[in-house]
Amino acid sequence: MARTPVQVTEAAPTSRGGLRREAFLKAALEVFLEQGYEAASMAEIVTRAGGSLTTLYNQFGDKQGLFLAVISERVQLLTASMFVELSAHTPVETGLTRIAEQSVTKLLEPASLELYRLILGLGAKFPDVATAFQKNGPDRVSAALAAYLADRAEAREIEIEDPVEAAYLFISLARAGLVTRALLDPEFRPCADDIKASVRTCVNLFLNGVRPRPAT
Amino acid sequence: MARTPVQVTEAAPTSRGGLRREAFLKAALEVFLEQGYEAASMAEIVTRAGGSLTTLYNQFGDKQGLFLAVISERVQLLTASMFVELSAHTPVETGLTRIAEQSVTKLLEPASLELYRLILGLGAKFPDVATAFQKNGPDRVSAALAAYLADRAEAREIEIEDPVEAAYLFISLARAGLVTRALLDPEFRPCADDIKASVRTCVNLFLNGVRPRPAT
DNA sequence: GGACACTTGTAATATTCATTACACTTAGTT
DNA sequence: AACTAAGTGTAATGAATATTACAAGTGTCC
Repeated sequence: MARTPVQVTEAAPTSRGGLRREAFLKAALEVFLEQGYEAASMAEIVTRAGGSLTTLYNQFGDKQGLFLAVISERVQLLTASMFVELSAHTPVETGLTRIAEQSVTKLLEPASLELYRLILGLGAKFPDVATAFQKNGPDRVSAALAAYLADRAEAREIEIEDPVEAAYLFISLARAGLVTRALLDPEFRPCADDIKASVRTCVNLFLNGVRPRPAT
Repeated sequence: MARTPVQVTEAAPTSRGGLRREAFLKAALEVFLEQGYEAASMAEIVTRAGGSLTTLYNQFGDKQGLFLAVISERVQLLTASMFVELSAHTPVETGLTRIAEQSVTKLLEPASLELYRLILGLGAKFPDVATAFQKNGPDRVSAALAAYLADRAEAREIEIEDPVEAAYLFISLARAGLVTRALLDPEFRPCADDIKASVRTCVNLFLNGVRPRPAT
């Protein structure tokens, strides 16, 4: 009956069921990311995880249940890791750079990127997964950045009308370049320095624009 | 033997085979967009298109052949429609607004958006499709914009170091906000005015940044 | 009008896969 | 040690589905 013990802190499980469950989730993630939802086979997952098909069904109900369990767990981890705390007094270049590097770096890790691809591709079939990602990831990062930008505007470091909109734009700008390209071009694997360079350009553009300004 | 007559201009075909082929492509597009590649069924496509399974196989070989035929045709159309010619003397606000509105509007049409979703989702399985999209769509738009920006820089309307990078950033910025949100949130269907507003914000940000500037 | 190529409808074929049944073994608890 | 709940391995079951075969129809061109 898939008795999932309520376990608030997802510590390393050591019970038999817990171990099995972990192995299943790990193998399922692999297979779903490699082959996509439809093409993934339950038998293949069991082959990689060890254990038996029966147990797999007992623990997760059916294929969709397994998929949702795997994906929501990973979305949780990914969105949490994209987040970064910004203390209000951090200078604006530093804050923007930090938040952009963190979120872009995480999203570009191969496992994250393929997860993101899966979420995007199945947005029509599993809208809840897509929405959960949006709410817990991008939206939370955006909200934190908005608060920070509002503070920086108070300090006269920047001039913006709508901090929420500005935050969303900056995040989009930072993410769009590398991540979109990586999704479309399998050869494109930016390294840490590429990310730093891209973020620097974005921060600079966001702050200064391209219009000539008189020397200060 | 799938005798595809070489027909440079894809005018309305009137031959028997041509008509059948058109109906197949139309139905296949529908089904692939609705259900995805794996879940789409050849039988369902024939049911919608009329005609017979045998003819479908004669014309396209197999499922993958049909898929590639449909998708590359639509990618062609979509990427062509995203493009916009910019004459060099157009003022920079106008040029940026025009190119962004065109490409974002096209990409947000439901059929285009689902096509884009399909391309992204299958990027790992059909990398050539993804690459073709990138090369014929975003890259070409980017290149045209880069040339235009270089010209505007000559005219001292803007100051940029690398027109290609600047163009890519602007396009990413313009596209990312609405398109990414639309991919993740099925409820989110921006109207023409939303697009105009978003583009205006992007153009403004791209040109001016958020840093305070002394009154001119 | 007749030949020929293409098309049609239907029914195999053969494979894959989710899901379940069953008989048996094992781990953890008292 | 015995009991119980869960796990294992294997093999049904049943449904989809891609793909092919075949017999007969139909439009087109001479």
